[in-house]
Amino acid sequence: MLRFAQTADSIAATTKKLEKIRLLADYFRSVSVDEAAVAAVFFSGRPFPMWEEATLQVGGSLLWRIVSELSGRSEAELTTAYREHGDLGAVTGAVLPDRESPSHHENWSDGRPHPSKAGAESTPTAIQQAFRSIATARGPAAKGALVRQLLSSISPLEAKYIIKIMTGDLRIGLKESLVEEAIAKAFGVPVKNVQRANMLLGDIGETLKFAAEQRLAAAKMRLFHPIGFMLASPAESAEDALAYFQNAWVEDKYDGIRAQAHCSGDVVRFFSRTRDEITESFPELPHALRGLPRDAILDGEIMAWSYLTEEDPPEGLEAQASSPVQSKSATGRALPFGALQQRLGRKKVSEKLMRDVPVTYVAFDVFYAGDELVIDRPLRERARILEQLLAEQKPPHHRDTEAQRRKISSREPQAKLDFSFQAETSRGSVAESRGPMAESTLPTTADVRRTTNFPTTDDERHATNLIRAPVFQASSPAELNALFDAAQARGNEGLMIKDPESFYTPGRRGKSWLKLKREMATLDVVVTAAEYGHGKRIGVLSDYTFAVRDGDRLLNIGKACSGLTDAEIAEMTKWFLDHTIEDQGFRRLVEPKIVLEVAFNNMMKSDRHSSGYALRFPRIVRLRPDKLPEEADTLARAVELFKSQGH
DNA sequence: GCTGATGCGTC
DNA sequence: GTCGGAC
DNA sequence: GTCCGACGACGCATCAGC
Repeated sequence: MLRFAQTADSIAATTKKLEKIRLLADYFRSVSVDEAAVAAVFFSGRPFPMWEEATLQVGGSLLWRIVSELSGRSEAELTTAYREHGDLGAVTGAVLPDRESPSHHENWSDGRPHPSKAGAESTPTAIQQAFRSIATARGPAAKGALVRQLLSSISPLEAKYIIKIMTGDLRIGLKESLVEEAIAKAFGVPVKNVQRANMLLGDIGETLKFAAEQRLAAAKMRLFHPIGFMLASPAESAEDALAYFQNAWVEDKYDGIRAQAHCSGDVVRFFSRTRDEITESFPELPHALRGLPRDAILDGEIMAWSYLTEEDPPEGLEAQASSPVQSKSATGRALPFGALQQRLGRKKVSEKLMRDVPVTYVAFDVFYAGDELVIDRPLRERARILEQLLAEQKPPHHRDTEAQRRKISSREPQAKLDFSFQAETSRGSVAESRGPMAESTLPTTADVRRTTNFPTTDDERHATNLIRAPVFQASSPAELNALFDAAQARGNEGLMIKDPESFYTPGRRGKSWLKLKREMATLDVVVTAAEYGHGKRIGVLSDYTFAVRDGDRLLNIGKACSGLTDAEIAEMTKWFLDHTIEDQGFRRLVEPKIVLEVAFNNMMKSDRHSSGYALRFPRIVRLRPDKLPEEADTLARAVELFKSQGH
């Protein structure tokens, strides 16, 4: 592990990517393949491979206590050290006693030799074994004991990086994509092949082994081993979006959670963006994808979904469903993200919760069908494959009632839900202007499946958990803007704009998928407190709590740290240090004189701030030195904005 | 059994 | 999710 | 164009302490 730590230190010392890659490649070549494989996982900033569900459940708080104990330093000394380094790992390296001579406990309690004696035992594999015990142990007390044992057996330099791995962040300017490059360099194989193997295996350590043995081509994707999601880049405007490709396929941008559905016959499992299995939290979803004609992996979004109309809102959801329904004939619409949040991370899902926060899976892509990985087929073709899969889905599972089966199979694939009016608009104004694509290749509202009738029984409700995301076309900004308005009116976030000729690129953010959002009005706010940052932002006050006016009081409404340049942050730091009202250590209450303009995507009710509201994705647009705090926006205006977001 | 602190994963 | 900075 | 680091709010699960 010492060599690992030394390599990491060298990598941190340069900002040049090629140099980082060279250093890492040298390291990989200098240790055994097994050690290099584990180290590759560590270098990507994780204690375990991506696909493993294990988590340490050891965070900064517990680690801080342990480091404090082991080092024998006072709270004040540690704080000072943290102020200097900005990273608990670095603090540990600086503060832990260097145990050149082995301490009194030379053996583990079970009699095995103490690693500090053996030296060789402090390898990445051994450390990972220790991580596994920590992950398995129950409760902070037990975990803490194991961490203490681990840290007291190694050098400070090793401890530095072990802490960094435990906190999930190496902060050495290198992540998995550079590890891929280093593997390629170390074993003389093309980066492309490494990337592809890693994409398929979802395990950078395994990938390294495959590369070392020159058999990257043998890497195969397996069902129920999730792979990375294709990500979208932001577009500034409709005009900007169409600069990338003229003929755009357009979907609503759904404010739910991204999910990969792995399907094989009656076995269906859902995985999240971090590749964790989330099926457990959504027990009503798997059935909707059972009985596909072939094994398949779909890409889509799990949404909180109201099957009800405006006049008949579901119990308990009045507060959540901030957006009134536009079309009275609608039988379903997206619910705000806040509703879905109540189901995130749930291990037990009650019947009541399923009724209060119904969910649906909105499928919009497929990248595995039959035995074939179809990521290298254009979206246009994948769409057709998706249609086919869904069209040939076998009748619902045997556990469904006979009556229900008849009902579903006889149902007209008409779309009475909210998408219908969108479809009409877009048929008229958008689809007419489509390019070379034949209409038959474009998914239509007929693909909105099983969402037609208002579900009355639980069984019926279960039959409505799948929607094929409607797709439209646009080739002018005006068309895009019209679609955008319609999407927003439906309670969706904005638009996804996709190049129909593009391949599916797992785990990568390209320009063939674009996301278009529209910003809410900004708020002018007054900074009331400032905090020190972490990592490279230690030493500057980079994090600002800000408030709106309410009479002559100031009520906090959020915190923001992004948006200012380094130079501006430095300038602000100076000012805040000179205008501190109360120094609370890491945080300072400051004179409420600085006005900022902040942007955000959304407003929420909140207990966290005194105003009773909070901002979603707040960021600083600019400093407003031209404004006095008395000219900042009021709580009344904030409340107005909150109400207006419902449309 | 309740509450607050902590860790984690979602956006 | 958001953003600025470095390559 | 791509990668990286430094950060926001929220809700759930778990555990320690009452």
